[in-house]
Order: sequence, then structure tokens, then C-alpha cells
Amino acid sequence: MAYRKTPAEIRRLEAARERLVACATEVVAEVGWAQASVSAVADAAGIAAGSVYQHFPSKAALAVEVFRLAAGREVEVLGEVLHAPGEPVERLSRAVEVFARRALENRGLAYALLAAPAEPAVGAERLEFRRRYRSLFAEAVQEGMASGRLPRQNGEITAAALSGAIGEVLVDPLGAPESSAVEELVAELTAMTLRCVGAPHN
Amino acid sequence: MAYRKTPAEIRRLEAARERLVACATEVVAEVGWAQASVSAVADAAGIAAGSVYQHFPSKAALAVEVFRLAAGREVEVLGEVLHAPGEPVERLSRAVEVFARRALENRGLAYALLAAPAEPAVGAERLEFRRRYRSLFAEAVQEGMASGRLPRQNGEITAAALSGAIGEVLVDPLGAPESSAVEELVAELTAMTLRCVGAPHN
DNA sequence: GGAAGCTATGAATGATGGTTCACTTCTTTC
DNA sequence: GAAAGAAGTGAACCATCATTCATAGCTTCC
Repeated sequence: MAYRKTPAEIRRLEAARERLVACATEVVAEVGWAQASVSAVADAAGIAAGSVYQHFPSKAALAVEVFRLAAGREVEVLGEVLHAPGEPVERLSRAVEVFARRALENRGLAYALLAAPAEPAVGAERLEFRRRYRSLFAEAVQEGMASGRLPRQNGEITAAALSGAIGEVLVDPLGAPESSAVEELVAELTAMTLRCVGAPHN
Repeated sequence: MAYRKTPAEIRRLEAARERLVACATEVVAEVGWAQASVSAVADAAGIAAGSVYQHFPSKAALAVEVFRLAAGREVEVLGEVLHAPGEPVERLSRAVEVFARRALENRGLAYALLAAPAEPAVGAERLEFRRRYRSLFAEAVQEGMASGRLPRQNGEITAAALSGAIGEVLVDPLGAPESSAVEELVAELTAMTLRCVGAPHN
């Protein structure tokens, strides 16, 4: 025996991997999936193209990790807001607001997560995360119906509509980076959300 | 002078071109943009790969034409329904119903038009057509507001939300081809639409 | 110091798929 | 029927990247 990974070495490797993922995320946010070639990402991380394969078996695997991490953060935030105490309708409204603000804060990434053309593996992941968004929304809508504050409806469909609606509304401003109107956008989006779920017009 | 295209020949060429577009549309509807290679499309049309370039300068140009024709039909239908006489809200509801039924009727194509990953040129075209859907919806929402039947709102945003919502709701059933529940889906979708624009709960 | 075993490199490799082009086939005109 | 010119062919070409691999450089441990 003449070599064993020392803890420090292991940490170094993990850090390198994390750094790679972080840089890849930035590249994707800036230029989109299509332009984020292995060498572009490697360059951004300051390593050789071949070294990417020390950490990931394929480009697709790296892309999926990038997506999972970034999208996972959003799901988590959304979940926290939606599971906070309070009225379901109020929580929904807050969730949409938070989601929108975060997306507008980091437009490039939001676009990559929501809509940008991507390789099939990422596309599949996107479907999965949409399902999660939808479940979270659906839960809140169910609660609202259960407590009689929302009219009878198919919660799953409303939830799907809601996530589609939010995505579409955000994606367009996402393209054109002028947004002094963030506040108005957020206000309209939450208002639309409330109408969409059938909350009583204040 | 020893050769001039005879009218019949011109017609033959146009027909060949149309046939190519039609076959390409079918291929795209069946296997998606990514799998619709030039040779696959040429095979489907019964011509050689090289012959595609007699009619189009590039694959992208053909893809754009396929998209434009198919999406154009939908915009036209939507426009007709939305511009028909009657209450704006009623027209909106009818439009969503017609749109949904047509999409569910031809799922593959609808998915290709709405959501399937595509090359950048097609993506740009998709944005353009979304804008058109949105304008059509926005018009109806404006009218509804003008006649006092819909609450004050930003019609453009509502319209964007509406098209995003409809797309999202349709795309999932579009993936899984089991739909005995078309009727329920359509009913829920129109109900959601009415809530979304703020139509008075019947 | 040096052997063993790992990580890092980046040029070479390979697969994919759009595009070209020398050639064949068909149409027109005389 | 033959010349002129267009359309049609499909194998070869080429560009783009993801991936590999022989090599170099480090770390560990005795």
C-alpha cells in the first residue's frame, strides 16, 4: 500500500467538483444549454476539458446535476413558503411573488430552468421538476377547497395552469432585460394567480 | 434558348415542395424536431437528401416553414373563434375549447408546436407565434374589460398567463396518450380560463 | 528518495448529421 | 432525335463537439 486519499485530498476533490458545477451553472445562465459546451464549461472552471470526466461520466450527467441543484433550490423555497402557516390563498400569493422575484433576480438561470432549449436528459429533469411545482401548488389549492375558501375545481389542472402561466409571464420579460416594471409584474401575477384559483375578489 | 419551365413543370415543383413540407410535418409530429433529420424527412417524402436543397436553402428554413404553416393554421382558427360575434367571455371560452380539442386531436403536432425541443430558428418562430396567441387573447380580455364584464387587469399579462396555462395543461396529457378524460380536461380548462380572466362565477 | 497510485492534461478520436457536388436523369425546344 | 438546361441523386465532405487516452505531474507512504 502506498497511496490512500487523505481527508484533505477528498475535500479538495469535492471542492473541485462543486466549483465545476457552480461554474457550469453560471455558464448555462449566461449562454444557455446549447452554447455550454464541455470546453466552455471547463474553461470557466479553469480546468481542462478532459478533467470534467474526472467528476462526471458524461456531459449530460453534469448538466443534470446543474439543473437539479438550481431547480431544487427553487422547489425548496417554494415549498417553504407554501408550507408556512397561514391561509392557503395567502400562501399561494406569497409563493408566486417569491418565485417571480427570484426568477427576475436571476433571469438567465430562470430562463435556463424554465424554458431554454436543452438536451433530452435535462428536458426529462425539467418535466420532473414541473411535476413538483405542480404538486406544491395543487396541495395549496386542495387545502383552499377543503376549507371552503376556493371553489370546486380539479386542483391538479389548476396547479398545472398556474405553473404554466407563471412560467410564460416570466419568460418573456426574461428575454428583454428591461424591467423597471418588476413591481407591476409581480402585482399582476399575484392578482392573476388569485383569480385563477378562484379566490374571492377582494 | 432551349429550355423554359412550362407551367405544368412549375406546378409539379410547387407540388413537390408542398409534399415535402407535409411529409416533414408528419415526421416532426411523430418523432419530434430532434429526430427529424434531413434524411429522415427526405425518406418520408420519397426523395433524396440532397433534393431537399432544391426547395430549401437549409434544414432550418424547412423547419421554419413547417412550423409556420402548422402554427399559422392554429392562429387562424383561434382568431376566427375569438373574432366571432358574441360576448368576449363566451368567445374566450369557446376559443380555449377549440384550441384544446384541436391539440388533443393531433397530439404529436401540438407538442411539437408548443413545447418540443427545437433548433434555435424554430424556437424564435415559436416565440413569435406565442406573441400572436397572446395578442388574440389580450384583445378579448380588453374587450371584456371595456364592456365592464371583466375586472381591471393588465390584459397582456393575463393573456400571457392564459397561453402559458393552456400550453402547460395540454402538454402533460400530450405526453401520455391516454385520454378518455378529454371532456373533463376541456371543461376544467375552460373553467380555469374564466376564473383566470376574472369572469363572474356563474 | 522513490515506488505506487492517483489526478490533470489536451491533442487525437469518433460519431453525428447538415451540406455539397460531380454525375445521372428528365424536360423543353427546335 | 439532339442539344441545352434544369431537377434529382447519394456518396463524400466537413464542422462540431463529446469523449478517450497516452502522458505528465502530484500525493502518499515507507
